[in-house]
Amino acid sequence: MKQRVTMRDIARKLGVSSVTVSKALNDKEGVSEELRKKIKETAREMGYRLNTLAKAMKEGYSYNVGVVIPERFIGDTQSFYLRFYQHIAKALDHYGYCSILHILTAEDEEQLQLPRVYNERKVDGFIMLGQVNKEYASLFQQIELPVVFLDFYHDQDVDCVLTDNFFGMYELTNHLIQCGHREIAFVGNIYSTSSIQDRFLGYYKSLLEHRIPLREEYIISDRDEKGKYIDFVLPKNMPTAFVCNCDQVAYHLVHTLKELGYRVPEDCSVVGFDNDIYATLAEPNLTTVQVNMEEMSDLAVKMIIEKSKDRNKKYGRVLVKGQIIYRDSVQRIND
Amino acid sequence: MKQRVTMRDIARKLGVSSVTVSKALNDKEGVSEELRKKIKETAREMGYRLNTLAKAMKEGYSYNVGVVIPERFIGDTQSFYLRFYQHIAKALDHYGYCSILHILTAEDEEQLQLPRVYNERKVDGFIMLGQVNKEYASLFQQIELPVVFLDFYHDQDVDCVLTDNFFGMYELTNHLIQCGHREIAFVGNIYSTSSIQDRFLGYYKSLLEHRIPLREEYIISDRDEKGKYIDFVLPKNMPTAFVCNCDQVAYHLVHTLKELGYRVPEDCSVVGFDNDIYATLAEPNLTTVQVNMEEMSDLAVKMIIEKSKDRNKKYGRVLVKGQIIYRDSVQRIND
DNA sequence: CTGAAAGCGCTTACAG
DNA sequence: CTGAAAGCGCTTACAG
Repeated sequence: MKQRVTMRDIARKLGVSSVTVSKALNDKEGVSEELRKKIKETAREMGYRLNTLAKAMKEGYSYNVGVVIPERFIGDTQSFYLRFYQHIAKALDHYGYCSILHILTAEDEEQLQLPRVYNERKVDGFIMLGQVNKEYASLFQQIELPVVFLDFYHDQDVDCVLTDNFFGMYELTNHLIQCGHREIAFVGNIYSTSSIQDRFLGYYKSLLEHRIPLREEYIISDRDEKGKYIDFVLPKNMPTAFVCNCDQVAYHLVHTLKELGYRVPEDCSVVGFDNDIYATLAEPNLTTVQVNMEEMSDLAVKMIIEKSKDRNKKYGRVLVKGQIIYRDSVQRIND
Repeated sequence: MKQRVTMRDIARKLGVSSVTVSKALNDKEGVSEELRKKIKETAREMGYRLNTLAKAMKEGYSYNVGVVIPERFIGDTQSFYLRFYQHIAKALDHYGYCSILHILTAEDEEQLQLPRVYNERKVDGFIMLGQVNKEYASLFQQIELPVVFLDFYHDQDVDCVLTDNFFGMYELTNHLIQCGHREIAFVGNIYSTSSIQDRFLGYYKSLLEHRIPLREEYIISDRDEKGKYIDFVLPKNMPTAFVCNCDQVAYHLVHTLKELGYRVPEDCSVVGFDNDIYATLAEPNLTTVQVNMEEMSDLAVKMIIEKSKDRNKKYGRVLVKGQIIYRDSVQRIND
């Protein structure tokens, strides 16, 4: 196999011009079917591979998309965003694009340092996965490359794809109420992230609709302002069900409850959110809400590709519904 | 900010040639310091970004490396290779390269389908992360792009970076023996993967050195030929310690032992390998061997970059030592 | 249906 | 120290 076969090599071998070869290989009109077939065959025989670089330079597109994930989301226990990335990579591949992952260090975020792929024009746009600070998010909106935020938004004018946290938690709480629960606590620091806030509001809406008062002692914090997990302070009057802002917290809560002598779900029901590894590590396995990563990834990819071709495309906030996964952590307590 | 600033734009503005701009920006000789400074300043002011595509086409390098991970290694519970990928991406970044992740589907592997980045010449070489079937591995060795296998090898002639499974398990078993254990079982299907095999042989070497006979009933399988986990068949004479081929299996073993009424580590010590999430999910937390991902990633990256510049570079099998992490799953039983 | 010309933005020789 | 010329491999627009 020769080192580098170019269109010109094929052209010379067949006694045609490289323009014709280009047309034939790209299925453009202006070549007879017979010649096209012969060219394609010869290309295969000679082991020809398109040089995307040359094509990209001519067209001004790299057919690469940068995916930025803040480093802190890729801890030892947090594979959530990496799994998300996997779906993004697949979706990009499906549209003929490649993904270039950029792991954003806390330092670069603080110093408003843009990824090298930006400075080197290696990508046509960015997907920002997960929450970054406001200044960094704003910086990305100012550059001349389009950006789509995935699983995070910070401002009205941003194009983003989000889990419908609000609606998911609303439906999950409805489910508990249908099972007879009326004393339902929410577990999560509602000042911490916007997704916890939205989930809390969905829980609250469900209470409102069912005329169940919101009780302050039923809002149980799980982490401090810096996101560090803290010990739960359980209410004096125990609820019959706990709605946790995520599976990891639900997992820890189940542990804590068991240590205090409560049985789950017989004494307390517990539900989570995300359907990550903690949902099935917990015993009993958790009823939870599964984020629809495939659909979210596919949407974000479609959006960024469209935006890279037409800078004026606007999408706004796009919400994708999750799905309740029913497992064994909820007890039916109505008669 | 103008859409696209080129070297020529800078040149025109300063009344010099684009060759001079290129030299100045690339810190090549042939420009006066004064002019170089002025050019760099103007470039910054005009918001110039290098078009890597053009540079790459000229030089014949893309400064991208493809990282291939078989899909089956990225399950819901297996974030190991994605964490590995993170380190690879960081190491590549450090050397001025970008990584393009390719998730290899079972189908593509079966049909010997090469990643699109290969056909599009988007990468200078590949890092293959994790085990693929022999045919696929051979295919990769035949293409004209270099490849480095990471955490897997299949043949003498391959350049690869491996955890020293053998030596790690040897040291870990030595540690158990130093703690007084002499009845030590190995848990893992020793016909399943080469890394389990090597770990087993390290365990065996430690037994040999200490004149402890290898007992057949102390080799406990954990999975069938297809890699599916099976129930453990525990020996009639219980050992005092179990050496598990990985943390996940150790985690399950601890569960099984507890259900049977054994206390860990009081009645049986258990050790794992990998130091993944299961090591700290297990109670007690597992003594295990930590794979040195940083060093392995850095080595693999250095190797693939060198190989992309010099096709004749050969490295062979490079082994990287792991490190024992001491936790609470081993009981000292000597007097 | 086919191809000569020009250009994408850069770099590498080479000449002044 | 500075720059005109050529070329990397492709595609687009135009002419025949």
